Amino acid sequence: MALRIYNTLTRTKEEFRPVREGRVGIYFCGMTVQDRPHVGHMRAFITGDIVWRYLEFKGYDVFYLTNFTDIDDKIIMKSKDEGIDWRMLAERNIEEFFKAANLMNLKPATHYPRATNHIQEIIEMVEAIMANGFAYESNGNVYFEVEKFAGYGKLSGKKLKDLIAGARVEPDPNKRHPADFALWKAHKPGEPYWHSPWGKGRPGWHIECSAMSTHYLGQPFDIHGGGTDLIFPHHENEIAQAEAARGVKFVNFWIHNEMLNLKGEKMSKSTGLFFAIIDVLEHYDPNAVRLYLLKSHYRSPIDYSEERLNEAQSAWSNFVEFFSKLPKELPEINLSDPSLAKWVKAFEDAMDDDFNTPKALAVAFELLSEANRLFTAGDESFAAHAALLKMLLEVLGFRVETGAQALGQFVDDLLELIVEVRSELRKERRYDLADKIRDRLGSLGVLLEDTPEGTIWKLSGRR
RNA sequence: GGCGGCGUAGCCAAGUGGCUAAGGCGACGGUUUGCAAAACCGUUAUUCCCGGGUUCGAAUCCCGGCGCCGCCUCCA
Repeated sequence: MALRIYNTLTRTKEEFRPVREGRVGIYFCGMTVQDRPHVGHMRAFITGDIVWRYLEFKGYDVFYLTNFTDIDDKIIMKSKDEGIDWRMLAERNIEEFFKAANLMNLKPATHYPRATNHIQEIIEMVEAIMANGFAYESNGNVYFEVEKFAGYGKLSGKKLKDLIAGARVEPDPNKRHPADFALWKAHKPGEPYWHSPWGKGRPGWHIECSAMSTHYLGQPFDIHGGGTDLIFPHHENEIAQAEAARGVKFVNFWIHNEMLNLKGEKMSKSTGLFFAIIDVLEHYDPNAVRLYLLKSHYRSPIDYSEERLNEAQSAWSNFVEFFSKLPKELPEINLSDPSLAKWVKAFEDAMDDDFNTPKALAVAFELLSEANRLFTAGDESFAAHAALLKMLLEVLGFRVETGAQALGQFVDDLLELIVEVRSELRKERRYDLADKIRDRLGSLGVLLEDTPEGTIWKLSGRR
């Protein structure tokens, strides 16, 4: 089976082939850390997480990078507004990112490069671009000259004359062409700066990603991802920079996730319309949030909606219910068993088709039904099905716990005692007391279920 | 103005030329239960925004409408 990925560069699904056999280099655009990470960012990071996990499932050795752009105009502005050091602002938001990433079970990247740690690589790339005649200096600024780069617009499908017609580019006397963009910005009083061949200054936006991605992954590398809002100008400019500097193709596959919208408007920092992911996780299980994001395909827009989140929470609880009644240890999975292999094939067929997570989840839900049927029928093969289901959910990045949630031996013992006493009461048909116990425990977040095999308890997830 | 996307059940959402139009949420009925919960079984789109066309055959392709959205400026 071959993985096919929709490549923004060609606007078609292409069979994935890595530059080097068995290995994959991925650069997924991270945040410009001027503000708190929100649910829209999380959608992008989940997209990258799925790409990584699935490639690893397919047997690839993955080198995965997510950057922090920790110096740019917005960060400087924001830090001035708040009256704090720009480094503090960046650090605060980076910390919150890691907290959210951990809660959401994002696989930690192989490396998290920061723009301010790669000024040397950035300067070298700017020099290479200039040496090749694609950039010019003007009053301590260095600009990329878009008219010199023939391939400009190949990712976004834009034409230079249309860009001028848009006329939203601010006229700048330093620029030769309105669409030229800054590789290096001359120092202004009160702003951070680094020394460069063009005097004091700082990198422009875009150059850090070209410099850092190729520094770690080489050129060309396999996969570059991010939100659709980055296609132009950010990724278009990254291509121009890297290819002008080195004269070889920058990236083979471009993956872009669609936006998460809020009441029809994009959730973004500039509009002030956003929900910080950390705040959302106060109310929702991370697995439910992940399910909410994965039940739509990554290339379709999603509306942010608490109704949808509640729906996902209900859907996820079906898995929780199932796994909580299983033993902690599940059997080894034998994939050559045909009764299991057909599920893996259905899952792979779905994921191979441009990471079709809604379809892959449908397979997971059907497998859940099958496993429940086997469980109810007392068929011992249910455990093998459960183990497979756990594995598939983990490929999709869910955290799956089996057995009753561990609260410590003491609590387990107490609950066991209560359940035992209540069972005695039920035998004596004293249902008023038995129901009272169940109700009171329920309000404490402990659910009791009377099954033919005895009473089991579990946590409701809301305490 | 330029470029791109979308419209499938009450809601969300796969499917993009041919098996009974996935799956989830919700709702309703049944089995089970002291009552619940959970689980299982069943029902919930003769039809895919509307109108034409191509085809033996279309939700899927083409043309024309209507409606919604994104990008073109900082953004995941």
